[in-house]
Amino acid sequence: MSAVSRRAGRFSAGRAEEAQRRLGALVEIRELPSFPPRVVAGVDVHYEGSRACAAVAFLEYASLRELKTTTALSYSPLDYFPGFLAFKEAPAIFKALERCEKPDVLLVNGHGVCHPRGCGLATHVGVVEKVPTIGVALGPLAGARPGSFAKIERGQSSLYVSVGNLITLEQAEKVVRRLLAPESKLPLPLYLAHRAARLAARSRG
DNA sequence: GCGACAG
DNA sequence: ATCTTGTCGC
Repeated sequence: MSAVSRRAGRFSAGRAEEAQRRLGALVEIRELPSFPPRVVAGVDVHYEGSRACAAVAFLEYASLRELKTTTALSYSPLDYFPGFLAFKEAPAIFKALERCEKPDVLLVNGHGVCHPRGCGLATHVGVVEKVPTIGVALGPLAGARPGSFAKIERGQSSLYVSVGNLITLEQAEKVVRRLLAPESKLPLPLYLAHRAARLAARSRG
């Protein structure tokens, strides 16, 4: 890794793995208190150089009506390392989540418990924020625990759905299937969050 | 040296 | 993820 192109900072893989095992042990796999959920949201982060912009897009589950979007500009602290996405994206996500109410369930662009240490980005966010989360990724992660995800085949691509926190895999898959949109590989809330984060990073950067 | 593993 | 036009394939 070249010192100029990779911002590793004080990142220590050993300490990060320990944190992931600690958070992963706190995951609670259980049914949502109320199903189907009323309000769902998706969160995504867009990067412009060293700046980061997180967006949370809210939808009414029954109607798929867009409710609102919350964004937050922040600083991108770290490059991406496989297995450690949360240490790059979670800080920006936390800042955006501070600015809005919690949805009944939050979709996150990344894996949940389908992760070598049972703590992908969706789990990291769900455990820290104590909010139900679903991990949605376009590809598998090497070393992930077998049987910890549902694979949704979608023509060219596939979706890997896993529990983030406070939901069951069965409910997570139902929610994702309901939110699939023809205009995007990702479910609607993540598609909207993705677009909102990019727009906000450009207009408010 | 080759291969590769969310975003 | 991001750099970025045309191009191959259904």
